[in-house]
Amino acid sequence: MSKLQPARGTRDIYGDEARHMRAVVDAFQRVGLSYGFEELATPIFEFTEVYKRPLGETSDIVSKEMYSFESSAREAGDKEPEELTLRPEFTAGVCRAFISNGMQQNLPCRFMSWGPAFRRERPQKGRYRQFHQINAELLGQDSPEADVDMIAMAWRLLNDLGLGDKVILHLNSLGDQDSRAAYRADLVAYLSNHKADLSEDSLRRLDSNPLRILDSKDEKDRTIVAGAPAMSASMNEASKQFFAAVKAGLDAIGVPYHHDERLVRGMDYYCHTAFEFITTELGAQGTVLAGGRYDGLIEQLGGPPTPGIGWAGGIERLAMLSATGSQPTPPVILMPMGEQATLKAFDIAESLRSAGISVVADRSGNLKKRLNRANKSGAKFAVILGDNELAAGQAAVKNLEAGTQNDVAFDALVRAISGSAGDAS
RNA sequence: GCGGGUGUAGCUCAGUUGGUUAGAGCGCCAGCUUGUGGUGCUGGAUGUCGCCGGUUCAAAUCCGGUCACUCGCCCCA
Repeated sequence: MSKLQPARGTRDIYGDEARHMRAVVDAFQRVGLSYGFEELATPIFEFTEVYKRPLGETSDIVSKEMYSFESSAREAGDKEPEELTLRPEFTAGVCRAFISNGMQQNLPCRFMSWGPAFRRERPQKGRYRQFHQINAELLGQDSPEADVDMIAMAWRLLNDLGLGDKVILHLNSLGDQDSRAAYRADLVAYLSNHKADLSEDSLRRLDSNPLRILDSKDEKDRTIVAGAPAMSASMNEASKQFFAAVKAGLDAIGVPYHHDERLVRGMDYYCHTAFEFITTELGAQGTVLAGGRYDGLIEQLGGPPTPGIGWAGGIERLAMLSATGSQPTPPVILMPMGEQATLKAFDIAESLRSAGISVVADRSGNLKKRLNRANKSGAKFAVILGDNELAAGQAAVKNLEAGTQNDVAFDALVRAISGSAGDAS
């Protein structure tokens, strides 16, 4: 590493990318509020156990992708070192917070969170080792209508971001715990008869995560999978009704979806609704927002049995797709010439800021240089303050777009600038 | 973790079968214009050719390794 560069899979976020990502988070907060969600900011690292238990030792995330470390107890003044992990996802931390704070007293809970998450994967476009997610969880409602609410919220967000026609909702139901277990058994039985033809990856998943084989991209696997028993076939009546209610709700609000029988979730605590909003515009990283129901998770973490459903969206991916984000109005440039003017400029700048106008002072170089810089910055106004102006109690307000310039009394500056700034952008 | 592609100035990229001092456009700086920007003209500076090693009289160019990005697998958001 001879050049100073960020660690693999991390990067500096600024400029357009920062604005686009900000726009995603802003939209998320706005939509979240309109669905009654409250902010829950959990720690960025947790005891390793919080992630290990729900995700399972054998999952890819736990077995090779987590950034785990042991705190050095002595230096920190702790009695014993702690096993800690940078969060690889949000749901586990939110559920832990729910349990830690006794929130079952106040159901249902609607939480929205956002921020960085960490996974040690091989980087790719739209896949980073430090990436950012928006996350929504609804705890304490086991009705299919809750699932509809969550998907509706996601759909509204995607539309607010202008992605309604770039994204397709893939929807499936895993059924309740019984249905799911029954199907898993059926599937394993079927696949075991085709072991010889399964890909290496799928062979490995036959024990750990057989449902995943359903969406294998290997050609031979796909042929085998095509003949596999259908998930819906082993679903009991209650599960079928649940799924029908979800679909009815989506129809009622006009959310288009594609029933994708091969859409699955690996972990056992997932049940019923699973969904992913997928785009074809980002290559292999096409999943832009995904979620599902996890009625068994909180209990598994040691909390009171509590149903839950949630989703997470990749901020980078959403930002890449939508690429929106308002350019901030460039600040007014204040150009004091000389000592007295520099002092007066502080005063003027503060009064402009009090009126909600962004101001930056450029105090270096000759006027030509400063105007040149101001022009490049995209500023609409330059306020020139030299000895002449100072003596007259005025400043020269130059409109950089129109090329006009007027002397304006100090106490009229706010009006002169904000009056015509509104029609600037 | 596996396989393919790429890496030359701040940015986008040329660079011949290995051959002198590595180029263009944009951007940047200066002057034309001493308190007035944009357009124009003139001039200027760009750089560890990703990094380390090897082959050779000679390497941006060939070879090996390595780092980073990128595409697919895997995994997922």
